[in-house]
Amino acid sequence: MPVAKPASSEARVIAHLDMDCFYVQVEQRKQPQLRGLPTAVVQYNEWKGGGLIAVSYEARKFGVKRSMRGDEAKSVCPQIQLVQVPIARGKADLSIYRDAGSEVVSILAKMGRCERASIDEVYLDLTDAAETMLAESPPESLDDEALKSHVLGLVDDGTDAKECVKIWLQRSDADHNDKLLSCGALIVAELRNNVLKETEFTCSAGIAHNKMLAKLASGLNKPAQQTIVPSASVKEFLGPWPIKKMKQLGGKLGDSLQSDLGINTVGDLLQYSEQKLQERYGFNTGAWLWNIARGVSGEEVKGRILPQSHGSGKTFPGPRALRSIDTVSHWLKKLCEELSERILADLDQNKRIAHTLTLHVRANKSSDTDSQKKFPSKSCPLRYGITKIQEDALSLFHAGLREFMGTYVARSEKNQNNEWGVTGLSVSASKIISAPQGTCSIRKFFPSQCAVSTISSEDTNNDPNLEWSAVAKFSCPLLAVCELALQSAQHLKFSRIKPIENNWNSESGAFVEMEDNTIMHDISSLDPNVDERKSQKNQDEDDHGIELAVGGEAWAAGGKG
DNA sequence: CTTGGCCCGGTTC
DNA sequence: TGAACCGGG
Repeated sequence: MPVAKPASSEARVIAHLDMDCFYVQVEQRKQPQLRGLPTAVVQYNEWKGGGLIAVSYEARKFGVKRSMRGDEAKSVCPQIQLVQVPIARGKADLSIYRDAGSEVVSILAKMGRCERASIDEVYLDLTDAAETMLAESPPESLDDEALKSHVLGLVDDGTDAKECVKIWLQRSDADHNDKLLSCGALIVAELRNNVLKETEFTCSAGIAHNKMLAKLASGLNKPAQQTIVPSASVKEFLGPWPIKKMKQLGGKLGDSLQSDLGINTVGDLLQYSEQKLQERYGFNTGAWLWNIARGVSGEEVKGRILPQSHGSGKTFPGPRALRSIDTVSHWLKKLCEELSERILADLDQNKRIAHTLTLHVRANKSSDTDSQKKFPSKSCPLRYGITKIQEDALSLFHAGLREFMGTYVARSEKNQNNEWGVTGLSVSASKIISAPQGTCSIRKFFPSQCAVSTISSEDTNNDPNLEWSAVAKFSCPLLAVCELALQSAQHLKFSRIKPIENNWNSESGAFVEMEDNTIMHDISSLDPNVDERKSQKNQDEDDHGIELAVGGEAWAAGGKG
C-alpha cells in the first residue's frame, strides 16, 4: 500500500535516470559492430526463438516489441540482430547486466544521494548540488546536452528550440524553484555526459521536484534525452495521464479506481475530495491518492546503491515440471551455486554478509481437490559455502513439500511421482548486513545481554597473520555462546574457540584457517562432542564460561588497520 | 504454452 | 520473526 508522506517544505531537486534499452547497450558495447543495427536481447532460444527482454530503438521502428518471441521479431524485422542472454549452469545469467548497472551507479553516486531503483534505473537527490550551484556559479555558458533538454510547458514558438531552452534555463526572473530545476538539469546533463564517456552507455532522465514526476518525465523523451518538469506545468502534464500508468496504480488499486469510480486519468481523480478517497481506500492510501493527483509526493530518495537481496531462480513450465527429488535437488544445486557466487562476491567487494536463505517454490498437485494450494516459502539462517547452502535449500524444500502435500509423505521420493510437479524454483539471500571495517573491538559482535566478564587483547597479538584480535570471556549457556560466536564471527578469516572449562575435549583450540578462506560455520567441525552437548541442552541450563578468541584481517585490501 | 522469465523492493499480518 | 502478497522493470 502506498503511504501518504507530507511533501517536505523546502523544494527538492530529484532526477530519475533510466538507461536506454539497457541490455541491448551492454551487448552492443561488447560487440560494437551491432551499434546502430536493429538489435534485441533474447533469453532461451529453443522455443520460438526465445523471449525478448530488450529491444533497440532501431528495432522498435520496425514494430518489434518486448512481448514478442524471437521468431516473431524476425518476421516483422528480418534483419534484426538477436543476441542471447549468457547462460551459466543451465540458466540465464544476468550478471553482466548487473555489473554494467554498477558501473553507472558508481559514477552517479558521486553527485548526491543515490538510490538504485532497479538494474537500470537510478534516483538522485540533487538538491544540495543544485542549491550550491545556484549560490556560487549560476548557469552561464551552457553545455550542449543541457540545451537539448525538454522543458514541459515551454511553448516552442517556432524559433530555435535550443535558444528557447537556453533562455528558459537562464531566466533571471524565474522563481527559486525553477532556477533550482535549471541547475539540476545542468548537473544531470553533465552526469549523462560522464556516464557516456566512461561507460559508452546512453540514458534518459527526468528532473523534477519529486520522485514521481521525475520518473514520469524520464520516459517522455527517449533515448538519450532529458526532460524538466517545472511546477507550473504539472497540472497540464498530469491531467490526461492514464491512471493505470501511475506508479503503484498499475495493479489492483488502479483497477478499482477505474471500474469502481470510473477514473481513467489523473485528471479524473482530481474531482474526488481527500475525504471521499479516504472513505473508500483508507486514511493513508486516500491521502496518497489525493496528493499524487496534484503531483505531490514526499517520498525520499533512499541512499542505497547496493541490492538488499540476491536471488537466483528458474521456471519449469508445464510439461517440463520437475517430478522427482533428484531433479529438484539437481536444479537447487545450480541455483545455489550461482547464489553462493554472488554472496561471496558481495562479501569480497562490499564487505556484506547475508543472514537469511529463502526458498520459493511454485508447484502443482495432480491430486486435485485443492490444487490452488500454494507451495509455502521457507527460510533459515544462511550458512556460507555452496554445499551448506544446497543442503539447507533441499531441507527447506522437504519441509515445504510436506506441508504442501499434507501430513502424509509421498511414497516415491526418489523417482518420478505423479503427486506433484515443481514449475518454479528460486533461492534468495537476504538480511544483508555490512561487516565492520578495519580494526574494531570484539564487544561489537555481542549483544549487551550477553555478559562479558573480561576482555583482553594481548594474548593473540603475536600472530603476524592477524590485523586485530581479542579474547573475551562469557558467562552464558555454552551452546548459546557458541552459536552466537559463530554467527558473529562469520566474516572472520581466522577464529578460535576455546572453552574455559576443561571438559572441552578438543585439540582444536589453535587457530584454524578456513578452508575456503572465508567463513567458519559449524562448530561441530571443531568439537566432535557438540552433538551430545546439544542433546543435553535442556537439562543443561547452567551457565558456562567460555573463552573465545577471534582474529581477522582488516578489511581494507592490502591490510592496513 | 507464454505478457514470459528473472529478477528486485515494499507492506501487511 | 517469517510468509504471503503486491507492484515494478
